[in-house]
Amino acid sequence: MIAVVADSSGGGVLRPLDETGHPSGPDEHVADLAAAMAARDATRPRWLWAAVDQVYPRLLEAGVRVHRCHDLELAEALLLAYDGRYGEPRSAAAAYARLTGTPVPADQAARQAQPPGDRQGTLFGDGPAPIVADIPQLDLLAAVYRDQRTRLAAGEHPARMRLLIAAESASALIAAEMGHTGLPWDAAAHDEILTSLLGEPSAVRSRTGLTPPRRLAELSARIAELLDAPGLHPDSPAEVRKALRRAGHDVPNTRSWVLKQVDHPVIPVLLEYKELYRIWTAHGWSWREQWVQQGRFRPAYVPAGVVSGRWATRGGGALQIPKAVRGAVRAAPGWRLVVADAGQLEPRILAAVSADTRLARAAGTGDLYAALAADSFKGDRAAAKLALLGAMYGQTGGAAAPAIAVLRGSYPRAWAYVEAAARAGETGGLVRSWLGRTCPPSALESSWADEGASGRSRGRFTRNFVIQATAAEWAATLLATLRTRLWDSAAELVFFQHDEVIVHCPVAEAEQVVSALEDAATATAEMLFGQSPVRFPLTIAVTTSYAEAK
DNA sequence: AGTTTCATATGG
DNA sequence: CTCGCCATATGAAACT
Repeated sequence: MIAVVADSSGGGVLRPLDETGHPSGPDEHVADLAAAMAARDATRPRWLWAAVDQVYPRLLEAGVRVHRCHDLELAEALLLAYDGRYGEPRSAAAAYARLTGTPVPADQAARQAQPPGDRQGTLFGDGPAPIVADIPQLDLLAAVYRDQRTRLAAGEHPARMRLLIAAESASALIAAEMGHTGLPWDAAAHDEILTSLLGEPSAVRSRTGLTPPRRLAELSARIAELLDAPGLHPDSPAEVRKALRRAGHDVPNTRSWVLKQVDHPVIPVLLEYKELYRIWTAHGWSWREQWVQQGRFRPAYVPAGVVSGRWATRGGGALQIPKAVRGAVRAAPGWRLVVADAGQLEPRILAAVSADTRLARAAGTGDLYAALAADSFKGDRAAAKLALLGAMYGQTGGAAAPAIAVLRGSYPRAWAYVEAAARAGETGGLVRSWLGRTCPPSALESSWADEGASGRSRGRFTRNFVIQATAAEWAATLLATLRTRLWDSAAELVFFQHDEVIVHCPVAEAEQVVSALEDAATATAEMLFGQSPVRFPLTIAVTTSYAEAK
């Protein structure tokens, strides 16, 4: 392990540490930190630093990648949460301050307040010093690391927490790399899609912005005509609702599924308008102008940005790319997109963590829902799926209720697992994922009057947390494993969305990438769950366009 | 005029 | 009495 701090002129100091966090050699001052790190990374040390998002983007710009790291800040967040101290400052400096009983420096409190992903550049180059100024920075990093090591060992499953921290740190490297690399985005293909859906873009700029393309304008006029409401704005729910009421249809809101139940000639037109309007505003020409440069879409990924440990993104709506525009994601000439999707991930996770023998047997097949249906639902696959989703989300009523009752009777251990998580939440307790991510405590803001309702809502949250958070760490481990296996190839990880990953690679490497994915999935299941009968099959497509996957 | 909330869409 | 999880992003509407 090598602890690293940078100075403001591109150099820095390296300090070799043994695995316990004590110096194993002299400090080394280097003038070109990126080059020095690149050279030393050949032996695959674990780099110890305050936070990936402070340091790594600058290294990537210098063309340097590293194999492994320990991100003190992400680890601190996990360890604090584990002790039920979710909201406390998690920077390395704050951790050091807690450790030594000194106050957290003001600039660190400020960093804490910044949204993640918006605070790079404080370790290299300008900006405030990232860590306490009056003690040598490497001492601080090492001290916090040693403390984290002790706290980690005190937990119930140290090996699992160690894996979680490693996977989380790797996720942070990957997120930075992915943001740097970008998702191949073909502007011409995007144009073709938009034009075929929306018609020619309007060249006219009104005071309020761009006027709608031809097809939207036509639909808008047609809607106004059918509702006998000249000048109506179809994107204003209030106006639409008023016009429908005049036409004899009183709807509570204008959501698609509500409108679908109304019998009026304007409805299909309105629904089409809503769909196209959405694409125009969220992923149309203006969006591309803002987010796509040199043929790549570069959103900012925020690993563990969601309480469950899923990634979030800041800007560009990267995790909500509509299916209709995915044809714009195209491989470079001579390259392919390898699109892999972990099907039925969450129910498989439930089978693995609960060790419900019967559910695990179903999860040992390629189609868990079908196996479940054959086993207990008289062949009704849809009912089996509803039952599992209902159980994982805490649904109690509705059409799924009978199916949930069947699940409860036939798969008692799986049922008990999510029920225990729900009870813990309802009674104010904390729950943990398989590897040890702990849910945040409840906000404690509810009044006595809605205590019951908020308790049940809290129960649904914790019930789902144990599954969703474990699924997220499965995916993070897969990603980290895959990255290692692809290290020496030209392949680039270009997209990740909860249970789906896209690799961009030369045609000649596609087969190797497919194998790497399959190996990584197998290894991941083994690392998390050991010898479990549960399988985690990937659906893998080698294509030139994201739209062709699925 | 700027900021916050609401309504509605997208994704898993 | 009600009752399905986690998100981001847009424009309209409401608010300061």
